[in-house]
Amino acid sequence: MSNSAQIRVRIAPSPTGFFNIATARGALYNWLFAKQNNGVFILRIEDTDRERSEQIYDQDIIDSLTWLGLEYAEFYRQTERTDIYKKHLQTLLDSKRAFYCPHTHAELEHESETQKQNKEPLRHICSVRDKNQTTGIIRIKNNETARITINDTIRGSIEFDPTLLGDFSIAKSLEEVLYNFAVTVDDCEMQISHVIRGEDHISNTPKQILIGRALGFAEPQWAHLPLLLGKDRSKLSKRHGGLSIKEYREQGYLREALINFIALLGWHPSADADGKPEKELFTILELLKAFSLDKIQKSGAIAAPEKLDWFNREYIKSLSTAELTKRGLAFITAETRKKLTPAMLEKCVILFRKRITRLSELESGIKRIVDIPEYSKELLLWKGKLNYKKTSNNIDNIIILLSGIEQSTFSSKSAEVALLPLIEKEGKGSILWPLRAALSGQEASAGPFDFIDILGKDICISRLKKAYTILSTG
RNA sequence: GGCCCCAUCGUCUAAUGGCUAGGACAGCACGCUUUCAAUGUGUAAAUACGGGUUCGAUUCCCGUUGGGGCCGCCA
Repeated sequence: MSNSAQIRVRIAPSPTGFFNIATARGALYNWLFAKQNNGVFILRIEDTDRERSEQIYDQDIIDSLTWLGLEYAEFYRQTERTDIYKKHLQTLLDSKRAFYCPHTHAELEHESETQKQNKEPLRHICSVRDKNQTTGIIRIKNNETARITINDTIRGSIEFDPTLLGDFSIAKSLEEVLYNFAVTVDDCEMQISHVIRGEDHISNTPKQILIGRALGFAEPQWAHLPLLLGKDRSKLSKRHGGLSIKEYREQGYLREALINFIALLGWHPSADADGKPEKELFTILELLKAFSLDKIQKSGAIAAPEKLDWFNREYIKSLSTAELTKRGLAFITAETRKKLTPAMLEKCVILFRKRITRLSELESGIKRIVDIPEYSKELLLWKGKLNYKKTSNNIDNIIILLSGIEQSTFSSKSAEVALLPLIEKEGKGSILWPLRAALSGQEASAGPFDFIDILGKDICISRLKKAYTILSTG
């Protein structure tokens, strides 16, 4: 493969908010495309707007990408490239393809007000574009009249009338370039072969093509992804809240689940020719095999959290006990951790593997096992059918039977064996309900044998005795 | 307002002219069951509308409607 044919793609987030799933999806698609083609995936932080850019967001981009496992081969920050932009800006100024526009905010505002009233396109065709001004912002002298055609991998060709753009701005000064200019220069300098980005940039593309032409750059291949939408179907943004990778991570969503979820938001492989049920679960390796740009959707997709929850449950269930423990530990407080032996922790992890949606639920789940709340004696009655005396008798019998088990062999298995005759005599509900209620102190909980397994003989007996007391006093 | 993009169940989507429009999630019902969960089975649910083209349109064309994006000295 010759050097010029190398696939080079990038994501270009701006550090003005936490890295969200829309950007993450763009990163995933770019990363997959690069990997598949032996190409290079680049991270370029677009921080030209110094007012709104913040250090924590800059760091969050890096952290999120790393956590997701989407490693990048090259890294750039636009504020560190001022000299490069300056050089190209000077070229345009020298060749009179750009000029200084001295018009004030107020003048520009008035102009667009008038255009709005006259139902004209909003644009600024500068009256002094040929007057060699030396102050103001820098604009492209847009003389293009022929329609601009964007060749888009996902959408086919899209046409624009360049005269509608007017003399659009490209820099506030020689040192402060604006988005469209910085993007165009960078994409060329970094030899980006494919620009794969959100659909919200379609309208920017003719501007970038015009800047590129003025500079004599080669045009990259365009591919505009459908937008990720909030519940209200508008473009995902901060006001939709809670959709940053950071937050998902903190809630205990697995990277595997997140990757799988976002991959399927706007992309889907063809139906299986064998008529097998369609596949929904994809590891990143499987995505690498199946992904292709031409199966990308054209319409926007709502990122519904229910599906993500399902993916997360699936991936949690698929994790080994050791791995789940390792990842889960970060979500368990030191205080709760202190109440658990390693063996108890492992049993809890096994129990909750099938019961939690997010890792963060581990803490409250374990607490409901190791801590027992205050409860009233009615709780111990199975569906209210049994009377207190009978229930009390049953609990007493349970205590006797469980006490008879050797400490060393005490387990759900041995307990089950020991209780079997009693269960057969009294009925499952009459024994298991009060047993479970006594061990959990809760209306709804995991099964009694789960408690027995995790808590061990001493705690179980003491909880049962307490239940007995509650029944006979209260 | 101008320009541009888009349109299959509630949501993500499959089917690119041809079987009763398929799957997944969510929902509902039932089974299992001491509760909760897990699980099994079943069920409801969509081609926005109107014209064409065609023997035949979810699929192709036109229009309407609807949704979205951009129009910044933000990215």
